[in-house]
Amino acid sequence: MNNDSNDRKGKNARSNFIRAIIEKDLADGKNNKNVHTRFPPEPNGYLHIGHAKSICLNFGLAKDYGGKCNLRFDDTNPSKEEQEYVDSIKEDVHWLGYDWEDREFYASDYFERLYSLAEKLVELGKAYVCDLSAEQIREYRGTLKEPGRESPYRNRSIEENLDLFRRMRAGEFPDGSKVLRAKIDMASGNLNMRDPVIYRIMRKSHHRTKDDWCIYPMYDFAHCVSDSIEGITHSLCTLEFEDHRPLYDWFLEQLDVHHPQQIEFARLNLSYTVLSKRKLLTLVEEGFVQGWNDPRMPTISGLRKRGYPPWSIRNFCDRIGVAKADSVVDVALLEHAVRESLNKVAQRVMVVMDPLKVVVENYPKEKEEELEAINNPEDPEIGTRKVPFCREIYIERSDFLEDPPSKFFRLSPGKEVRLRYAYYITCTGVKKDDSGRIIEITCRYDPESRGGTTPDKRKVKGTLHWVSAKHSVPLTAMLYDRLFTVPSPEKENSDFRNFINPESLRVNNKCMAEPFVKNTAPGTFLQFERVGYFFADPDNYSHEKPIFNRTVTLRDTWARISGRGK
RNA sequence: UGGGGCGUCGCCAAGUCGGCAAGGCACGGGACUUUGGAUCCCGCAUCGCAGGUUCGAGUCCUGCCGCCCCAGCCA
Repeated sequence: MNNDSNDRKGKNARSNFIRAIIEKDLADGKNNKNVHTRFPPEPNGYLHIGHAKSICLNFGLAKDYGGKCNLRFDDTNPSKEEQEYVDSIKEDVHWLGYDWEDREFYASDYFERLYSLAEKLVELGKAYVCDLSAEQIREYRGTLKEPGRESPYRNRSIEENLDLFRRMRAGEFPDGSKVLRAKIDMASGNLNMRDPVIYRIMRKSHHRTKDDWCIYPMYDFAHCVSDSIEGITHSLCTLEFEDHRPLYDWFLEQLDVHHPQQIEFARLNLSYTVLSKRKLLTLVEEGFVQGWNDPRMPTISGLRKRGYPPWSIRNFCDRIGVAKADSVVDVALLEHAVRESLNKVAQRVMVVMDPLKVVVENYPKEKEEELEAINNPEDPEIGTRKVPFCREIYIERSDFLEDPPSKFFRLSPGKEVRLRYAYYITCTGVKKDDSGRIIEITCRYDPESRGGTTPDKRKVKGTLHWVSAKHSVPLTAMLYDRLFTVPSPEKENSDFRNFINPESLRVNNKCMAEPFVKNTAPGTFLQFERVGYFFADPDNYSHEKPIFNRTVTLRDTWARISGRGK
């Protein structure tokens, strides 16, 4: 399924400060009136909803302004990066609906170029080889409030630096024994400008360049140069890189090459979830979830398995906006986005989650009939289906109350309700077991009400979903809920693990569904009427053992009203 | 007086040259309804604080207050 119908149009996109900058640049004729962005993940983990914000922003901006967006892996640290992550990232970006065409790049593609530009820096007298140890560099760097001291190696001659740097590349020195540093200003208030390291010696096989290199460039140097090489015009990144912008600009200025504009925006935070790679890893490694793609995870793969279609995530990213203020988006907005995105396209089906048998006394014992049901009231185009009805059916246990509160307009003794697409029934009796638990109820139906309306046009308040006992098919529903019990698990003063919702997953294998569900293929979005949106698990679903993941419940006004009494 | 940012409704977020506070989510009310779903109406802020400039300031100036980021040979 690839429905884009309820995507917002680019031209209606909300305005934000980045669009304002781009529009001004376009008006000024800057960059030859081109817009070229990039999404630059480090292949050291799985993508999550926060990355989706960046992906939608970068690819969305390129699309809206007739430009291009590259996919570039920032793979400059082989000790953390792996091919597995490259593969999952590509899959996720594609799945989200974006295409980088032939522009799949890697910072490692530029290692040779990066190296020669580093030599150029040395030749310019703007970089030097430093023999200080990591600890010493830290000491020399000074503190937030005190300036640093210059390295004793800072004034080596250009010739010596060049020779040393070449020998670093040649593998003449052990790991960590030397680094190449930019020569800027050890007294800068910005620590990033205190002679930052730009190359380190690291004998580590790289997932793409294998053992070609024993020195690797640092982010600050590699990123701006990569942007420059690719002709990026607007380099978008998150707020924590604001301090790095002077360095970004410094390198490109010294090198005298194409100079993209770095623009920072606030990263996404979502209530009731965590988005830091480290915490997400903890959840996986300590078994709180079953993997990176567990439907409770805010990862792209988790959301996909949960049943969030790609357009629902784009929809969400459109709604949250882009700004510079730190903020926490209410997860209710994500839930709203997926409901809205699924409402118009999800096939409706009746599934009883907690079956309660109903015997329709006056319905002939052997009779069966098929009633017509609408597949989606929001879209008549997709037609109708037949639903079997007979004397014994199941309704939702929660739809019957022996002693109902005033506003309860579902079934209770003596009350009449409508069985969706079927008949009106009135409750005539209740059977209980020895413990007092209701095991069956009896009703009478009105033959005149076939299909759900009567000649006398009388109103019934409640409409219940139901399934024919004889024809129903069992299925398992994975009832997922928020992973955390508090809005900001990361801001609590005790460990975030203490706030994991013990009921974030409940497995319900007592569900009974109408026969139509047998036609479902893995990866299908359905709405279980009056219950929620469900997704046929793409990995574990089979016709023998149908498993559905609850994506999100329907809005439940009754729960709100009845909950108020508590 | 380290440096860099941010502060508009419960949560996000628009607010061009200062001219008289968009929208969404959430929430409350109502209409409609064979999903107490959807849809549709209605309601819901004086802009961190204090001064100043001005006929007029969220938008300009001054001074406070609060929050976030930075001391990886991570990105």
